[in-house]
Amino acid sequence: MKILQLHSDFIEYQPIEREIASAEECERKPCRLEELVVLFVSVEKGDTIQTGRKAIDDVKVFLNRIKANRILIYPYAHLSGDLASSYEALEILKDMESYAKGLGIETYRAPFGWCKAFTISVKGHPLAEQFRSIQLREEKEVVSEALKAEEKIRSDWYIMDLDGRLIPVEDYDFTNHENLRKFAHYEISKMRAVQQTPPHVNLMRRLELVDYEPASDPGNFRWYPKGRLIKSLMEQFVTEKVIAYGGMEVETPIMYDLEHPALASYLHRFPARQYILRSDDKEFFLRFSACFGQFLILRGTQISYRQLPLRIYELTRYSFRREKSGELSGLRRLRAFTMPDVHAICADLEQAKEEMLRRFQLSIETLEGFGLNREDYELVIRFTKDFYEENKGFIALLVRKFGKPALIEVWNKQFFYFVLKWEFNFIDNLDKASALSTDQIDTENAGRYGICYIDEKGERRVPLILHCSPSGAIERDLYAMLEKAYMDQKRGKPPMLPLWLSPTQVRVIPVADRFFQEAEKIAKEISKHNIRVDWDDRPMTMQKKIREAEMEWIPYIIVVGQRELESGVLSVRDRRISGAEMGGEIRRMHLKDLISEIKERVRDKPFKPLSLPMRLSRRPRFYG
RNA sequence: GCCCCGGUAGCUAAGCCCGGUUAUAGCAGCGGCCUCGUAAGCCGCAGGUCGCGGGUUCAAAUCCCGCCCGGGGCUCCA
Repeated sequence: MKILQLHSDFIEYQPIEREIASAEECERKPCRLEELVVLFVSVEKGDTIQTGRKAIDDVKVFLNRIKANRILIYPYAHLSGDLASSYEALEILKDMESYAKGLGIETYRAPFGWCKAFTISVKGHPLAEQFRSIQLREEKEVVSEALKAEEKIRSDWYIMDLDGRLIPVEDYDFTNHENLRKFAHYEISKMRAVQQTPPHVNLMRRLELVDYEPASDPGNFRWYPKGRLIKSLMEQFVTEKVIAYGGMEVETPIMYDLEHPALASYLHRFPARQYILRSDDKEFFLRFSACFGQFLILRGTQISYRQLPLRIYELTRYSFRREKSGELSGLRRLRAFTMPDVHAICADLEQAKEEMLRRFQLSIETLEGFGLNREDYELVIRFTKDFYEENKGFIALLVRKFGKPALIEVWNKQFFYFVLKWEFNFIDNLDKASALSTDQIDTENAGRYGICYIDEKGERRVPLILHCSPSGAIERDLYAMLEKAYMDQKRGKPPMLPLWLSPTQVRVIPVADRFFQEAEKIAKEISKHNIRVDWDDRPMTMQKKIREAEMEWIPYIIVVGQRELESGVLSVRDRRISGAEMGGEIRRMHLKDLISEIKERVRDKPFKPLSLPMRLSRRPRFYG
């Protein structure tokens, strides 16, 4: 409980309007009191009736000292950022009032839950103004070591340009680097207030990709067939990229014994809260990354220096983080998410740096596969001061490879288990930044988990571990893709997904019923070439079918009628050139050319067949 | 977790402030007509625990309290 205590000549206040629904009843008349002590009170979380009484006891002592006996208890929320619920606060304030009266103090109380105007005249003596913080006893809050460490951390912020110069953020000229400016602002200071549903949330539902699942815990989503197809292709793509880079794919449990000695200390390095699961009389936590499973494998693995760097990989479905409910936001921040996690065991710092460069490239290429290019995200590199002093060239090299100036955070000392970390951050339509790809140099966990390798001399050595997620959470990548599509739309470009991820790549639309057979024939021919094609056999006008296909962001739409039948040449709406509104040009092309064009565009990308019936009339509507 | 905003048909919303017949639209669905040339054809039918629970009232979608879900802000973000 916080109390601002003012010995006053008078106070005059008037309730203006209700601030909360549960505001007390009262008359909206001015009220004036003279020769009194005004108590501006913030009731805080954890406060009880006893807290309030202790406060009044203290006040009583003070009143005796200044020879006064009149008080006004004035509810005032602005003294604390950790307020009790309005219900509790009112209970406590009421009790304070009656308790004070019981002590023989002449007590008044201003109404609770109102926006009030007031005028006050405070006396000039030394004891007139006092601030009190009342607590019954030390609260035993469970704060992890990492959270505590974070409170003490001190960061300095810079921009590093392509020549490796460090420029303090406040001195940097952000001209032509609008996103970097937004990102720096987002990281360093508070955000502006926007009251808006993020655009991707509407899109993910309207396109029937993903949706909330009210029957689950918040932040755990349901995936409809189209969304599942996209996600599955993305998962497959990342996995193939990581395996090509040299990752050995494994699979590990999603839950771990809370009491296991190897895990307890690591848990303490993470501020996040876990899902806890009880089984018999044991408690388990759900993993928040693949680290545990992989480290536990590696600690029993015999590793020679010849095998380094050793790369181990898992795509977690899911990782769980019980983010605070107010932090959840669509696909941007969830409580259950899918994340590729590849660790590299490195002999020493030189090898780690070299390996990190390789993974940096891997991450860029992975995001590129999702249609996210370097203009779509910003680089931040965070490291300790000591690390920087000895590795200036390396950091400059990362920035040069990235090709754009980067945000730099320098810590005065090591608080986390890593000495360096970089991230690619996407800036969305509401100017919020979210990390996608990331990599870290971990100096602690090999020792903590007992992971070691044998060097040339036959001696045990503790390696460094790199932690990389080349794409970040898959859900978050989709969020970025949808937000980007929305940005395109705002700029008058047709919003779309990459061709290889489009749930339908080609739609065939007959102009009338009598061309159904022809439409189906064309669709079947195309599908033989591993292209996701469907055809619209619903009893609707062609115009409406085209409109719906465009609203589904289908990359190629073929309209089939008499002309196509006679000429053998297809009429193709190519989303890239036909424009979102009002059809642009129609491409005339032969079937085999269309097929080879598509095959060329999706070369090197995984393929999965349609996740829904080929005939639209057979599809249910999952949303809307 | 706290503060603010929202929750009415499958979806999107009006009605709520100021309580009063049978809760209103559009889209989607179903039935019928239309057989159509590049972004919404016409007519009809059906569809509702007004988020959930409690309270006030002769009477509650509407007022009050609690809870759930979503969004935004604070905070946080391995």
